[in-house]
Amino acid sequence: MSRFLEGLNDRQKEAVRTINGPLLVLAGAGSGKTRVLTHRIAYIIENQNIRPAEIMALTFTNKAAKEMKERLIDLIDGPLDGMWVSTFHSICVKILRREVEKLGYTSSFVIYDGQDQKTLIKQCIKEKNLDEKSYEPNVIRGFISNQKDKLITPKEAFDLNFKDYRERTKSELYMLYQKKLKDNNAMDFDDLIVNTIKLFKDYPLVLEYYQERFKYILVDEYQDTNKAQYLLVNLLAYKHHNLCVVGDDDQSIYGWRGADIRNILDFEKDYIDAKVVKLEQNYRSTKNILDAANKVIANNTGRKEKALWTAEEGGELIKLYNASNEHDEAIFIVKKIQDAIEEHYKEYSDIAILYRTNAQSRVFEDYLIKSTIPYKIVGGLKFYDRKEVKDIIAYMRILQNPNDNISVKRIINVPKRGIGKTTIDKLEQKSLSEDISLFKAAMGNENIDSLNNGAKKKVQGFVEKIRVLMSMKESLSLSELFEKLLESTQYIEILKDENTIEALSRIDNIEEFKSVIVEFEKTNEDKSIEAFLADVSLMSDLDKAEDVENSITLMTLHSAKGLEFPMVFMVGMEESIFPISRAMNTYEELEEERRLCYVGITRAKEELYITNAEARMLYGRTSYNPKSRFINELPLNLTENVQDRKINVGNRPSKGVSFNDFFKGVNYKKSNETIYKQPAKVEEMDEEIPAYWNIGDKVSHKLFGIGTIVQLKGEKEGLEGHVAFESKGIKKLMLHFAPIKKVK
DNA sequence: ACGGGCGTCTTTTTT
DNA sequence: AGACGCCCGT
Repeated sequence: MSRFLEGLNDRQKEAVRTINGPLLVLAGAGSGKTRVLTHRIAYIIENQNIRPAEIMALTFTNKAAKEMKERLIDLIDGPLDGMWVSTFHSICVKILRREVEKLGYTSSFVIYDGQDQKTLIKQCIKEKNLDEKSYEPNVIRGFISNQKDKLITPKEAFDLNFKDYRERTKSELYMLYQKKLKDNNAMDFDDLIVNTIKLFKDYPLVLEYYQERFKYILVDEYQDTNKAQYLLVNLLAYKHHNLCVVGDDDQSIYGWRGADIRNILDFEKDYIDAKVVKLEQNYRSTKNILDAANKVIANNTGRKEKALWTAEEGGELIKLYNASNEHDEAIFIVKKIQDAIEEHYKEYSDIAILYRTNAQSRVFEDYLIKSTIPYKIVGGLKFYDRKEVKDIIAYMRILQNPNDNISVKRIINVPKRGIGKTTIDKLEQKSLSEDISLFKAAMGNENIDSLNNGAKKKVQGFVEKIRVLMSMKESLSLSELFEKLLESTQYIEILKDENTIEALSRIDNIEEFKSVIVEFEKTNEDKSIEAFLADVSLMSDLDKAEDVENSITLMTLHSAKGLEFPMVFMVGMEESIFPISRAMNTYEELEEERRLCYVGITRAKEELYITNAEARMLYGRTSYNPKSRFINELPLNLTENVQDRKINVGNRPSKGVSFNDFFKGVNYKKSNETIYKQPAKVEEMDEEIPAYWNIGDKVSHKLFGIGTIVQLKGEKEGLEGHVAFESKGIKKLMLHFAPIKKVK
């Protein structure tokens, strides 16, 4: 027997051994899906005399790809030798980089993320003299993305919607948006897939090359494919028909992104000779947890028949906690985490808090910090979404692709160099009327009569800066170029002068970005700026979050798919939050919410807590929502209420107020409010040097003017003051370093 | 005419 | 937390 079949159950063996022809593996949660995929690949190489370079495995996240790669290297005990194991999007980028000239782009094209798309869409709306109120950019973006997911071109959309004025206008926006993308030599995420398909359709020889090369294709999370991805896979597999798709219809949670559950439900219709293998033994959760999950998902219709079972017995009951408000909820959970660590010998890394929306993480963060529980947050405000990081990336993009108007506009006055809105407007007009890029318009600023001399000079300065950097691009390494860029823009110096906590953390982030670059240079063959930018664009925080060891994890239910934790908290289980209000109207959407709930429950291996809050402050308003219907769908005999430690916090949740009272019985470190005697030496302050700082002191700041200290934290050099300035609002300052002096 | 500041809104989920 | 529109001071 092949060693790659060892330790597998019969169903798993069958899936691994079925090599030729189409195969659908219906893999329930925790049924060893990744194991089957990797063993199957190893088995193919061993038994079919197939080179690794003839195999392609597609995933949805970089994390999944990375994990698969690592396990494969372990398994076959050697390098992957040209095997393609990556996400749909990165595979498309790889193909497009080679062939994209055929489609009228250059290989230095950039990838626009959601924010960039929104900016571009706003430009389109403006240009067509439409109102952002009636054509909301987010809605338009959704519309365009939907069209692309369904492979509908702007022209087709226009013809299709010809009769309806509004829909037609949306299609016109789509058309203009697409033209602008091309002018900017840019693609959005959807374009990566759509254009690869277009390439294959228009250039059959290119398609044939890839069809011939990849004799075996595997797709993970097949239930999440949309029409475009479905077609891409089918084009690639058309010649050899050795297509193996793995998925679970019960875990399809990306319908809003165009994922079509029918792709998995209809696989047997698409491939009449398809073999179907069901993996139904769960190796992850206790019986109680699994039974509860099965019970909840049974409320959905139109599922593939499936009965997940486990050899495990019993386990702990699912614990329900009904909190007064979101603070009570967070405090309860902090307490439970501390208990688990102290009594049950659980590690922090065994624990996850899962919520429906990113906005819910805030409260937990506050209490986790106060309790000194180490945590990491996946998603939310992503590292790559930070303003300073985006600014630097924008600079790099311009050096690679000066046609990228979105990036030029972003940083033409960052850091501030006196190029204001009016000047930018004039440059934009010029670029529009002459059909040239914004940067080109800036280069020709001399010819714009309406610009005054001062403005011209400033624009000239900006252009020169970029040109000098561009000229260095070829001779410098990525990290050297990065240094030059910071030096030339003085980005860090300007932040340093601010001397606020925010500014310091921005500098930290830029340093962190530097290490991303260095790491990239270390691990990648292709060290070009193109390769780096593509990498960064396709990277999500989920992929980066790994390295923080021994901390609990906070993330959305969506991000949690594919992961498992011994102890899971599902929080905010209230109607309107989960299921989310916008999904409560249609049957389909509600079922998707239920699948999301199923995903959440099945993340738990041993212990599962489910909490809801009677009152919750959200978007500035307190709302009182009943318990989520999903709680009521849990079988009573598998749950228990744990109200024992309930702390009454009243119904006016407000952060920080009588915090200590709420926290009785909870083990947390008091925040340090000691007043610190400041060392005598303070540079550039020849006047009165204060011996210490107190709350209520008035200070004068070089940039921000007069302010009052309202809060103090930390000590010694780290003494941090929150200072309310008359016109600038509250700033966090490092009192030891900030350019301030005490006033009376 | 120009630039800067303040108040408002965002957001459900992600490559 | 950030982006943007509107308003005000120079």
